[in-house]
Amino acid sequence: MNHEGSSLCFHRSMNNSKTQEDQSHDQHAVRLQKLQNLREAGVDPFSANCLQTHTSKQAKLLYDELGVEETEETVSVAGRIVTFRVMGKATFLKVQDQDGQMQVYVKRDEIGEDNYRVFKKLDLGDIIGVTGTLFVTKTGETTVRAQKYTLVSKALRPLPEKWHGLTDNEQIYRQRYLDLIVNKESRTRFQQRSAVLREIREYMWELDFIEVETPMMQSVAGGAAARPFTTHFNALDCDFFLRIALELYLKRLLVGGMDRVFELGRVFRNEGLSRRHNPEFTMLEAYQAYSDYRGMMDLTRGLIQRSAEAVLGSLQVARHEGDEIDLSGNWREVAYKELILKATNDSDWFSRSKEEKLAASIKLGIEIDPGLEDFEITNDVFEKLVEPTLIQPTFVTHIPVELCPLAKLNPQDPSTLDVFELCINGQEIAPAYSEQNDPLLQRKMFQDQVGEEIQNLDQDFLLALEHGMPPAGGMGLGIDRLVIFLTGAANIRDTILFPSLRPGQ
RNA sequence: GGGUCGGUAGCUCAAUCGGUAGAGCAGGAGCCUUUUAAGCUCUUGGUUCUGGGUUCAAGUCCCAGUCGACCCA
Repeated sequence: MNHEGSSLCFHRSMNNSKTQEDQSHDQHAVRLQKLQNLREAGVDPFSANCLQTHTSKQAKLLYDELGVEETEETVSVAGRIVTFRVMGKATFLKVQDQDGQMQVYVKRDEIGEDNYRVFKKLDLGDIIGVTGTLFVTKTGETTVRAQKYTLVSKALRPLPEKWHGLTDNEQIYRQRYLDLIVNKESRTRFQQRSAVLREIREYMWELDFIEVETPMMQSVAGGAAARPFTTHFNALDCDFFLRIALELYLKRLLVGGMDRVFELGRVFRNEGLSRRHNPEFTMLEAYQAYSDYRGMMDLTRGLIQRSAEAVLGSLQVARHEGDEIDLSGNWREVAYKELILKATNDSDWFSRSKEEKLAASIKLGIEIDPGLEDFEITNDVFEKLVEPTLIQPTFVTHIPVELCPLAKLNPQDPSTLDVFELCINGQEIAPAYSEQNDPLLQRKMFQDQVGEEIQNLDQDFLLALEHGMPPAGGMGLGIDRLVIFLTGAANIRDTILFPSLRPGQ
């Protein structure tokens, strides 16, 4: 970059601004002034002339491969200035790109006196491109010896503090870009999330599943028990809902002969926010014809093991709370009823009246809404006393028929379903079913569930089923929760780039 | 929705019992040609989240609101 003849003018105007009013405390104003000075000096602060031949990682690799003291050929790296140490007539700085950081050494005698004077006015946060040879400093750090540099984006706002980073939750979520610039753990976590998504897709593709996309806006939001978000479709002048599950459309595709399908996408549930809930979250759903819930066990285990290997290089996962989760081998399998009997320490639990269950629950130390149905009381016991203890991966099988209207009944015990709920890290992460394909029984189970609210019945789905759906295994995997435990995050919001927040200001 | 805690300089944090609101980083002016949170000298910077109230005096106490965190539903 040629900054010849610019420096005198640059210098003077900075001084002028000081005599008028001392704005040295206002970093935005200082940087706006610098921007203006650059333009007056003929320097484009948003130059499009940026060449990147190597990322920071590639440049370091190249230097190691060449094995010379200093390379003859030059590389061009680019990134945001994150440290800037001026030592008189030489400066060390680091630029950060997606792969990491690269140190740059800029010497007055190498880039010229005038260029150097302009260069010294750069700020932390500015984005530059640098071209030069590679050498290693006496402290052993691979460094670009700059022959020239180009300012490609002037930053008008200061970066957060370099040592502590950004710690204010609210700012981390609202200004995620700042968090990503200064907090390496955060950057890593989102790279890991991306790696999980990539592995899942590759795994599914290898097994001949095809990826599809189904409507996010639906006139009947079905496939789960959850309150949907409502929106209005102007052209049709009617209300639509954001989907709460992928299930009913993917099963239509089974009817259509797509025997192995999956979708990886956002679903929306109009419920509260918590450490483990964000109203929009990412689900994988997969359906495989001529399989069943047992087939889904292998699929689910394979998916999670492969994701862990890819992200952590290990099947031993460190937990936020301290101990470790072991994902290796086959996973524990245990029936829902068995877990309940153990948790309540009552072998007659399922034959007790609702009143007796309520009384027993209080003794077990859990608060239960007395308005709940019988099976809901039992499920409360499960959620509060059993689920949190299921740290190691566990397939909880044969849940009661009332809890899900979309699965096949177990032939031996028709009060239960041929399903599992995979629990890891104390939370439910993936349910899977032998999918119900009897259209008449399906209609009845839906009707029992929706009761009077007949408009919530997806008639079009039921019509599809009447054309015949192959027997199938289906599975849903909560990606956010998977990422929580693979990355050891404390909170779902740390695994979602822009979590739902109340609008600010 | 309920409870608890929090919001102080651009960022990270102090501020005793209610008595002049401070530091580090960042910023500004300088010195410094291999630094690693570079160093050294000098230095700017505050609607203490908002609005009321109590008081001679409020960052601090009280009330309301707002945003967030945690726990519970």
